[in-house]
Amino acid sequence: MRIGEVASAAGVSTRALRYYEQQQLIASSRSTGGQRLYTPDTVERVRWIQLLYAAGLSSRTIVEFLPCVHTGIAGPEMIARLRAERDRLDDHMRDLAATRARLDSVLAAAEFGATRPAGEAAEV
Amino acid sequence: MRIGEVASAAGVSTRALRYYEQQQLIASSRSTGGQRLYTPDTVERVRWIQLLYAAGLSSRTIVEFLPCVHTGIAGPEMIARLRAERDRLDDHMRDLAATRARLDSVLAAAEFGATRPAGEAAEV
DNA sequence: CTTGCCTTTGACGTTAACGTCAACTTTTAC
DNA sequence: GTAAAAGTTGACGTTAACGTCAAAGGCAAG
Repeated sequence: MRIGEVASAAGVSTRALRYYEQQQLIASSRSTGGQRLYTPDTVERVRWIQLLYAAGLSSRTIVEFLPCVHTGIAGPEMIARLRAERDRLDDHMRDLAATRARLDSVLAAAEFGATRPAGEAAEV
Repeated sequence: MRIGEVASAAGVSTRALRYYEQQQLIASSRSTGGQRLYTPDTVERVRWIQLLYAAGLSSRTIVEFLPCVHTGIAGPEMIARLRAERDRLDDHMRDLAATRARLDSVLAAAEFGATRPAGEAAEV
């Protein structure tokens, strides 16, 4: 596959793919003319990359994780890193849930205020 | 309160507080000598700011939300914005949960491999 | 062969939320 | 009254993940 195909299949820009290659996140062979050629599974790989980015991992961390993500093989040290990131994710999700709850209560108050005809029972 | 007190109370740097003021997120009066003076509720406000930042909101958005967060008053348009952000948060949390699950299954596979004494039942 | 689209490398631009001096002035503590 | 600690403005630095030209070469179709 050429770069444009992979890009549209994975939903990213060609610029992003070149950037990923530079960060060692993906690899490519070259055509005789020098154009990048990818194997089809690159698309899946790129999707993983997007997921991990969205989860707040840096490209440096993703580079560490990707091999083990595909092979399912990891040394004890890598397992610890994986656990750490998973736990960080858990913490983050808890924080988000709390924030969401507070935002929701603000919303409830605002909606309640909005249902009052502007000044009903507003003062004593 | 002076800037240092607020900073340590809220767990941010003084630089951050000056930045927030520049972004209109917080306000301050000045001492005769020109030093910033804050009311105690600024601490709470800064905590809110941190929460919303962590939730992925930009300072521009936070500036819109903060008044209504404190007063509980919002026009219909603001209520729509609040709902939109809450929903975005929900979506994001779902994505994170999915990613966490996939990461966890990778971990499970890796841990399983690690419990095998290196080559037991690995090949047929 | 040539038109038109795709790709390549190189390099500068962008954005957000601060970090980090530097050179001073204010406050505080003794 | 005098250090030391804390604060002030101004301005440049940082980082990540790309965006956006620019100039030039590759590639399938007719």
